[in-house]
Amino acid sequence: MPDRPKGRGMKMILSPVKEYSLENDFKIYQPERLKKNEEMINEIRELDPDIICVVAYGMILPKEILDIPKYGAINVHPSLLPQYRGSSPIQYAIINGDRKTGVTTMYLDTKMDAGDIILQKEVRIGTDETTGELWSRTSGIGAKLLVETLEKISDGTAPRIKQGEEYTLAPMIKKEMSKIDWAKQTSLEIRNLARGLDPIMGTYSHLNGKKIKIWKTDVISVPEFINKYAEFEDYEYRFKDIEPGTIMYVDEKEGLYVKAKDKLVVILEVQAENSKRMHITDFLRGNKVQVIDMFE
RNA sequence: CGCGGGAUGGAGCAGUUGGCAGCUCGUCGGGCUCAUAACCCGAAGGUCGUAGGUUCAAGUCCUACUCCCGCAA
Repeated sequence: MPDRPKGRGMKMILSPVKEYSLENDFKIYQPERLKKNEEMINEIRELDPDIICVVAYGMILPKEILDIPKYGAINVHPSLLPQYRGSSPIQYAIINGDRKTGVTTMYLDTKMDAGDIILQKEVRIGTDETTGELWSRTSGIGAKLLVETLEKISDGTAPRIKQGEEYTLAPMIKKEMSKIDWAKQTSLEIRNLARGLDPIMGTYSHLNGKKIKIWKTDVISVPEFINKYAEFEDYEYRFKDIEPGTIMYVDEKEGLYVKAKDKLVVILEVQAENSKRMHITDFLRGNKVQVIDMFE
């Protein structure tokens, strides 16, 4: 992949792979495009590779290239294919509240993540695990699985399983997905969304006209809430009439209790505009937040 | 040269037209209490990011630099 200007100030940042390659004197090619790029394709032919491995490339390799290596071209994908084809399988697994996902090695094909499966390994998802955490776990597991796959291919014992017609997609995460809709999303959905978008973009909502990112939350049911804060006993019957997004209780130690569609969301970690992530306790020290204030 | 915000005791913030550096919380000591994270009294802790400049006087104005963050890609 070509280097691209990136980040604040649009500086050129080298990818870790490139840095490592430079340090170790590996050869690097970063063609703008591969399709119909005869020069590049010939270059690869010259190398006469036994196999081509692709990791996190994000583009589809043209057939002329896939046909070059003796044993084919393979890829590592962090999902249990044919589930979650596409660029964001980890995020979707967490956003959807899945309890398990996995890593798959597969042969490349001319369609996105549709090639034959070689090996798969299941990975359990922790109930509090974030995309960042699962990402680093699956990349370690994926690396091992890739090595195992290569060994099996070289001794001829690698399976080759066709993917069926049934599959699900995990396309790029769009900005709009990160906004919380208190009226439409359940507490659990909000919690999973926050986990699933951590650390790539986080979820956000507006409080008193300011954009607040919500990084970490928990869910508490109405009965549990009333049990914890007895003064709300009389409110139980009209809980359903309270508008979603309303702050029900401000507990500097425990968090900010906000009514969602069904239950309550407990906000535990936030990030204000131009500020960094902080625990709700820290946030509440410097920001006046009252019951009745509303997220929208 | 993409746009913008910020740096002030351990934490989060305030600081008006330049004039003794404040607030909430935490920490430490003491008191009240059967008891407490509650309440009362008291204390410690800051070269206000760095380096220069303007001024009788700079957290506050000017210049450069460092670091952090939001948006946009």
